[in-house]
Amino acid sequence: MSRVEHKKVDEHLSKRLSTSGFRFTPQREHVYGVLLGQRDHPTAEEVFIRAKHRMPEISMATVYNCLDALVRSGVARQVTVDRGAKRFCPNMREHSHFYCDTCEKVFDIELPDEGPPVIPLPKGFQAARFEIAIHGLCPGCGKSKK
Amino acid sequence: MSRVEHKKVDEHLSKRLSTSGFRFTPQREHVYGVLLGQRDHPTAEEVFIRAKHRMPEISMATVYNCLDALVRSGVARQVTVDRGAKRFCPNMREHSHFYCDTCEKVFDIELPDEGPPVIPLPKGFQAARFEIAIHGLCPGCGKSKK
DNA sequence: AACTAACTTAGAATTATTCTAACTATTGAC
DNA sequence: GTCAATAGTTAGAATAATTCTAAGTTAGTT
Repeated sequence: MSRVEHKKVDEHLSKRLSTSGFRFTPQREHVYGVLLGQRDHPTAEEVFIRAKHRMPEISMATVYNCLDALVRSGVARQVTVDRGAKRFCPNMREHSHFYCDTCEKVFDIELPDEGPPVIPLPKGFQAARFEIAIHGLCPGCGKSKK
Repeated sequence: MSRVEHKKVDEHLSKRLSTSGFRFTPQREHVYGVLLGQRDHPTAEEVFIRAKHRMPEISMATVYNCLDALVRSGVARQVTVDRGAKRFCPNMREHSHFYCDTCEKVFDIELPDEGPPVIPLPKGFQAARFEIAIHGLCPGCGKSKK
């Protein structure tokens, strides 16, 4: 990331944090940088390990705190896989997730242009957000299983 | 449930278990009965508490074992909510789940007749199953918040 | 009947996450 | 600018959910 891009990201993050009542701190900046740096849906622990490289004194509790602040500020989302720890993802565009049942990797799947499919809800229900999870075989694992 | 219905359910369960390589045991029968008896998406612990009423010696490990066997045999499914324990559901028809962000209850939402919406996958991905989660306010909580 | 594998049990262990208490940094009132 | 109030960070303890372990039980097989 260039210096200019970096500054832009920081400004965006700072604005999002403060409008949700959070402060912009070096730890939050760094944790967000970790998410942006490798978009492979890391767990909190993986984020912790990566964050330690450039910030060795950071604690697990802070990583959880930062991830929570990022999610609540709307710059990251949390994706829950059937089994195991929650994973984090800085892609805020509407998208769904593909979980490979073999290698357990998570992939972003962009939704078609017409947006998310509409599911009719019974009277009285008010939907705020959707999550679509698709399970199956990813290209790599599908090939080797042929 | 009448005696005849009960027998039918047992036969169905027994067949499903054995085709997946599991035995039909009193504990599994009972845990399945608990799921059918109150379709409110209980957690493993809630199932444990309910199961104890008629089978006080059953252990938590057995409840987990039974739920796992039921899920693997295709007579129940596991639904994962953002936070907290997994929940179990004996409704095997294609349906999605609505999570109320306020009262945290889970509701089954039937899919439209045309089936689940189609999401185009990039080349190489093979989908096995979908899960659609909808978050928002349920009728009860939506009313009180007006 | 004897053997094997699956099942159940209690309790220990593990994993993921949250809480606690002490300390530090930032913000706003004066 | 100083000071109190609040938010954030830290290490480590605590909790919650789940899985594992070892020993005993049961069911199906030879």
